[in-house]
Amino acid sequence: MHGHRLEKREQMKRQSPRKAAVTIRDVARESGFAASTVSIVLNNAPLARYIPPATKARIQKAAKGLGYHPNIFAKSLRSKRNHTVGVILFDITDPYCTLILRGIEKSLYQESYLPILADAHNERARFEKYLEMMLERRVEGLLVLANWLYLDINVLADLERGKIPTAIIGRELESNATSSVTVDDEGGAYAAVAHLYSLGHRKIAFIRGPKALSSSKARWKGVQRFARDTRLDLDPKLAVDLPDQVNLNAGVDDAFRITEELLKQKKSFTALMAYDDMTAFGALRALAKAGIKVPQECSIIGFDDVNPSHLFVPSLTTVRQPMEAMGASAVSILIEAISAAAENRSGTAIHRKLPAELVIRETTQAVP
Amino acid sequence: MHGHRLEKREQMKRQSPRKAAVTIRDVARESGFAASTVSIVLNNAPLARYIPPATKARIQKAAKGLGYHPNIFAKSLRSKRNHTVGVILFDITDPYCTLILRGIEKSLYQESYLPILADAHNERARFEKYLEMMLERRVEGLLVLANWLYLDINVLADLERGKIPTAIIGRELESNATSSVTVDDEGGAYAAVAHLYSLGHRKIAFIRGPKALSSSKARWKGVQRFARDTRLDLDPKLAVDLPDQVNLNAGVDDAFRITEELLKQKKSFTALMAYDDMTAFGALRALAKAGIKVPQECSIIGFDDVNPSHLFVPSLTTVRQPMEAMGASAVSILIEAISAAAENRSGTAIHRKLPAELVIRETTQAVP
DNA sequence: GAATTATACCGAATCGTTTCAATAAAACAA
DNA sequence: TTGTTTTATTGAAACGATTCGGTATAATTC
Repeated sequence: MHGHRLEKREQMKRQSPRKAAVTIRDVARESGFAASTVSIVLNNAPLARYIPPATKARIQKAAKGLGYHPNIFAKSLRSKRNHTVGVILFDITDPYCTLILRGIEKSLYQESYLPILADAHNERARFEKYLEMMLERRVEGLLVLANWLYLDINVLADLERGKIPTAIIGRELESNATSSVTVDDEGGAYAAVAHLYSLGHRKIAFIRGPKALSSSKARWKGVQRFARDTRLDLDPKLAVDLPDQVNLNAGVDDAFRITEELLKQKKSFTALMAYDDMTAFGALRALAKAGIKVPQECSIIGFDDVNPSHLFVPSLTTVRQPMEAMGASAVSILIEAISAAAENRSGTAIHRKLPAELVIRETTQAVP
Repeated sequence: MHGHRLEKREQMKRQSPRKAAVTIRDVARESGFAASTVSIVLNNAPLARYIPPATKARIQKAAKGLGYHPNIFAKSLRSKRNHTVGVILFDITDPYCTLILRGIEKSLYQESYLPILADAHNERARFEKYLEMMLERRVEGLLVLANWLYLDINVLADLERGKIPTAIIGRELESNATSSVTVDDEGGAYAAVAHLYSLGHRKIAFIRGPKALSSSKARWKGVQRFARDTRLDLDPKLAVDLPDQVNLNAGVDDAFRITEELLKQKKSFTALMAYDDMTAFGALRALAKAGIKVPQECSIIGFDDVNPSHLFVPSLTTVRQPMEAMGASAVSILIEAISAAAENRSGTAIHRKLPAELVIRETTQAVP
């Protein structure tokens, strides 16, 4: 007779003959209890403490038997929660993002959250559209990976408009209202020059990052601080800025060009400190083309320790950003903010600055 | 007086003083029409053809004025659609994934779909958990990026259990029921050896992929076919397999070790064809350590053209997989399958095999 | 001028949950 | 015994949209 009833039902909703999803009421009928009871048991709600084990068991068996999966839309509609966070990044092609993403994913997984991914392609319009989409989907929180972010102050405004828990990775916003996780750029750069200095290098060339990037300033500040501390002479002719631009690979090409010019002007240097690993790759290529041996004739140090850096021959000495940890840290901040918001406590913004770590590999060597 | 009413309302729902989301009923009240009318207008439903422009305008103005965003949960609850697809990959750390992800994202964006990202870390349990989570969220479709996928036949079963539109990238399932997008591994490998051959190389070493990977077989088949076609002699002593393993970077290390052994056994070769770019990187390092100049003394060719390959010095000659195109292709298949499912047509599985492209760079050179 | 049709809008039901107030029986206290 | 508390379960009201069947006008046709 079961088959019979099913048939009838099938007939009634002729318009959609797809497998009719099993609802909580099906479980209720099957187990002989009311839908509300089923809900209470299955969610282990407070009221469940009054429900005797026997009942619980029967309901659970029925649910499993029917292959019941609660409809998440209905669930979210009531509870206003969906265990989803939005992750907006600015260029997934950037290897820097990858490891952070890994860190984010790992932590999110532990909390049973799932990320919705959006790649802004470094375009303001795309960012806004995605932000809009995320808000419409009512993600519970937002993670923004803003390393190569040229779009400036207004993005901030956009972000805060949402009034949704948010953490930014790789940059600190001017208004401190939004939590952030950054790396200690200044300290990292300080350690990098210090390393070169300790190897005997005194004539050091610098390829600084684009002016528009806050990390450029911070890293240069680290260099200057070291110079002051040790009376190292910084030759302004040997310090060049990468142009502001949006394309990642263009950065490598720019570094290549800049290094060639640096070589051409006959200002000699025994070491080169690049803004980041990508920049270092470009420089490496220029030096190779000029027939200058790394590290024998010129040392090179990068920043970030992106994935390919250790693969290079010679492998790149660099300053590592703890990217997985940064991702994890951002998630922990976000989850905390989310539960604060859920309980109507208003958590204050948190700003974490993680230490960078010098990774000595093959591209740096003592000056002969 | 507006402020007054707001105040009162705020008071009533004291329990949640957060910004009360504006609902369709608010728009209805504000515009003076019924909620149903508002819905019809805002969605431009069929019935909207009877609604005079003046009314439409008033409703739209009210909606905009209040900053109305439809609640997506309520919407999905009725329509059973949520414009979300799940993307499961097996190691986001793999640069191979990155570009495919970019391709996926681009296409999805155009269709106003958003991806939920899951990284299985090459673990079966994680994959299953994520699959479960995706199904519970009722994603409309599933994209599986299965390049480095060791988990075999059973995953297939899992996937088909879901009865949800699915496309697999990077591997074809034995049962043809699930759509797939792959690259022409055999043709690519053929082109790669052909390139080496045309440069005069006759003693070629091969580092083949792990036996468990289907692409390993296909690529080797391409090599064999070329060998038959041209009577090139393949020395079995010069063909080694990478061990089956799960860790990506371990692959590089294995390649390094294997290359060293290859060199040690004094079987001379003038070119080396690596299973993929990562393998080539490992080999490159081994050759450098042995003091063998690339490409002057030994040519190297990889496969994939992952992101760092063109950055290397010397830059890597390789066979490019059209990764963005593969992502895009998978999305188009998936979207089609989704709308087929929505209209209850049963689309058949599609299998696309995209051509690989030889990219000649600096690591290959004519034999002296 | 009556009958028909097109136009403009609305009320109520529905999607599948959760939650809260209500109830009834059982256990306990006086 | 009566009254109170605890235990066990439920019906109904949300949550915020969509949609279908209706109704009330206005315009058209005969």
